[in-house]
Amino acid sequence: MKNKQATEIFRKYLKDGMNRITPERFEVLDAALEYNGHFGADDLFILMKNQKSRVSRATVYKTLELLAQCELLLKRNFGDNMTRYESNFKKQSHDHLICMDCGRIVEFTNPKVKELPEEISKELGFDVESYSFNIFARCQNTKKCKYFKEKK
Amino acid sequence: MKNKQATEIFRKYLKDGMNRITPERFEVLDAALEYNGHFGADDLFILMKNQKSRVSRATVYKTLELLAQCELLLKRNFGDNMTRYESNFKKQSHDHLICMDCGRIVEFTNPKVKELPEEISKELGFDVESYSFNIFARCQNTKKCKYFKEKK
DNA sequence: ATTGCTGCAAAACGTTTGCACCTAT
DNA sequence: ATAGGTGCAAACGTTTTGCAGCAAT
Repeated sequence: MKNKQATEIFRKYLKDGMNRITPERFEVLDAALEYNGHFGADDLFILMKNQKSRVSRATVYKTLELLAQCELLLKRNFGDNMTRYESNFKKQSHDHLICMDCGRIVEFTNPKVKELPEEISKELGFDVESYSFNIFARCQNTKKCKYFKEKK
Repeated sequence: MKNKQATEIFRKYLKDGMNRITPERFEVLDAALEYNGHFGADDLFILMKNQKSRVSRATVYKTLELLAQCELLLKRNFGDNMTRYESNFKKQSHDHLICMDCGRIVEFTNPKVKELPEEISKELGFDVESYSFNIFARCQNTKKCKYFKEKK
């Protein structure tokens, strides 16, 4: 187990929800926390497979869902119709700017953004659950950008 | 043609981009503008099919993309891995609150939200292209809500 | 005449499901 | 012993693509 504290949180979450404690689940937890940045469920499955893990695709998908439910991971959607996850363990909350020229995902925090979901939901008579705020933008020096990719 | 002004905008956009002017494309435009609310490409295809249109699924998908490019429609993503569209013709810009209990999509406008993408992008050294701001919330009187659906 | 657009069906893609077997409780 | 989790492959829903024929330029 790579991360004792996260492992403990997950174990407690599983126990409280009458879910079973299995080695596969902790294998997924470890791989997910180790992953640097945002990843799709399949990305993680492939990575684990390459590292000779024998955990199945179905288990990876289901476990990531559990990890998002207990907030060790966050679920993200960047408008390309696939679910991405990122570690939420000991991380401050943030939003994303997605560069449409080079594909970079830049994280930022802005105090004004954080207040708004609560404020607006209250106004409309709802209880906030979560929100997503994505900015789609372009880097000015397109050709110089190290991530620059020619559009197809 | 149901909407002369939108038709003209689309015609001009097609011409300027060396795209051909075809009846199918205007059929999709009409159906899309007539659609009340947010719809998936397939929703529109099925609707048109039921109304005895003979436009193909492929054409619907491709035309909606064109209509989003010329900003007669807006592309939306509400975190369920499917692209939705809505009319942007003569509509003020707005954001969305998605109710996780009943599925309603509530539109709202907030002046503070509108300034932020520009402001934040500039700070990070990018040019804004667009943004998406979705609030996921719950209606308080779940059982009473007319849209209430038991979770599966 | 050319080239882009169309309809159709097939493929692609990320994701979920059904099932027989296995394992944590 | 039991119910819940697992791996596998097949199914799913949305979207894209390849291609032969068609129609706008």
